[in-house]
Amino acid sequence: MKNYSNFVEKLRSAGLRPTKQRLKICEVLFDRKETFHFNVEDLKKILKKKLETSISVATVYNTINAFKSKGYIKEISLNTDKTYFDTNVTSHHHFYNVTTGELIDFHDKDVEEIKLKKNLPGKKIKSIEVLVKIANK
Amino acid sequence: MKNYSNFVEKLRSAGLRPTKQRLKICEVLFDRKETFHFNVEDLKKILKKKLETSISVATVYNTINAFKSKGYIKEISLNTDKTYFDTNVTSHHHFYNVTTGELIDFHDKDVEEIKLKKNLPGKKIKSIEVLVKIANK
DNA sequence: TCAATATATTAGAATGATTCTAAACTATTT
DNA sequence: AAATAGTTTAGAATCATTCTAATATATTGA
Repeated sequence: MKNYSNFVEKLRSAGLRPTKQRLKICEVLFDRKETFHFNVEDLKKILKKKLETSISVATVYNTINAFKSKGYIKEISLNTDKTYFDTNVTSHHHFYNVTTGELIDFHDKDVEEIKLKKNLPGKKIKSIEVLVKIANK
Repeated sequence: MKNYSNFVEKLRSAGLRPTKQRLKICEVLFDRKETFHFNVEDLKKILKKKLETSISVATVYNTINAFKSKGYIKEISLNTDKTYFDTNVTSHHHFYNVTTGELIDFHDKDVEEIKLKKNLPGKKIKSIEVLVKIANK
């Protein structure tokens, strides 16, 4: 039964009950070597292929939102019609290929440190993210 | 009649006919000292206040899209339900206050140059934008 | 200036992503 | 195993945005 027990553990530790649906979604999102970028439509398609029975739209959204608020995934700030998520929750940056819609991670180590010369009194910085838009030549 | 003639000029040079609606929207967007951040809902509200007759939703969207494709405004990459635009079309960055939803510009000169150590062969860089999420202390 | 043509505006319908609802179900606790 | 708390579901509702096709306005060129 795969590494379901890891996922059970993971869900429990975040106060989420390990249900069939959540475990299935965990498997799609986290049982991979590479970071996974997706939107809800992608995810629904993959789940449909993997499963006999399908998971309702509402559940997919509920689950994704739960995972997001527990910090298992994060939303990517991109201006597209659909919301994109990333299974890489560490502080990192993106290349967005405007020609193909492809999204590629890059990490703090791939950029020289970003030093702000402007600072805002009374505020605290939550995150600094760089979006590099690229196009095919 | 204000600086309508500037706007007429501006529209014409981009191949857009200077119509009543477009001029009115120009006035709201560009007749100001500071950069203006807005979404379509904001814009509709402002127009409603300023005008006797109101402009239809479709026209507001058409106009905004025309302005965007002519480079008069640009879309901001933020993950919110609505699409945000900025009258500052130069390359610049944003602070987004997650507590208040407020958006603040900052410029290239307010950050030390962003040097990418990773490069992608066969691609060209269209833009590099930094989004700094902040919160009230 | 006037008719012909090209482009814009409009109200309302259509679309599509996301959230809500309330009923049925499943997991946990006692 | 009964009671309670949390989940899932189908389908309805919502809300931003786009489409449609009819009407109106702007531009062109005789």
